[in-house]
Amino acid sequence: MSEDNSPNTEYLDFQSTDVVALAKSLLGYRLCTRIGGQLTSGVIVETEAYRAPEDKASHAYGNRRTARTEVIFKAGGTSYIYLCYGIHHLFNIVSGPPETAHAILVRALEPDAGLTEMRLRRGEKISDKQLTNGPGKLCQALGIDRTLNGLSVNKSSGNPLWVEPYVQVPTDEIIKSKRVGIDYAEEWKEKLWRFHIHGNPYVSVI
DNA sequence: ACAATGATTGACT
DNA sequence: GTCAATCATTGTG
Repeated sequence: MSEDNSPNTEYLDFQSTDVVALAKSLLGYRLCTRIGGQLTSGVIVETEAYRAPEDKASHAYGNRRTARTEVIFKAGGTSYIYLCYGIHHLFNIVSGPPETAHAILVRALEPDAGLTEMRLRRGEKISDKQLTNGPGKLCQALGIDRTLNGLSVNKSSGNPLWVEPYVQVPTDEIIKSKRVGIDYAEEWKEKLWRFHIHGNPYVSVI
């Protein structure tokens, strides 16, 4: 993060029903894991909002309940982690009150702590930028997989994965754009529900 | 039981 | 720019 950003101490209310505003607010928060005693963390620089039941891009479109989507209906602040393309884990934070199937996909981080551990997981020769500049990459770097699905991301829960306030991102540095990789979502693919920090080198795609 | 597919990535032309 | 990897999940029979 740029050094002129001021600290942030405000915990987000993931029970809020405005998942789009939450996705925007989540920029500048820090995502952390402690696995095998090793702390790894990164600052969230890119997010997307998914708002079932009406959002055709959401796995829970039409309030579809399956074994996979069930955690999306849990209370805001629960982790939703799934496997994409048979290879990559993707990390989301469930939002809204119970039975409201909203979620925020975390798409990119700026590496913060545990870069050495991240390289053990991602590869020794991976550059800082390539460590966490994508939703699958950041999960690999932080050791996030399905064993962490359905957990509270509140720091006080004591879970091995959590989100905490870190820096404030000025509103005028936040870019909104169309979500990535949802060509099947018809009119919903036009929604400007992706948010990233302007000029941040760790964003997945510009 | 089976076939299609995906909120991606890395390798390659 | 193109394309294959690789498998849990899903819908269908």
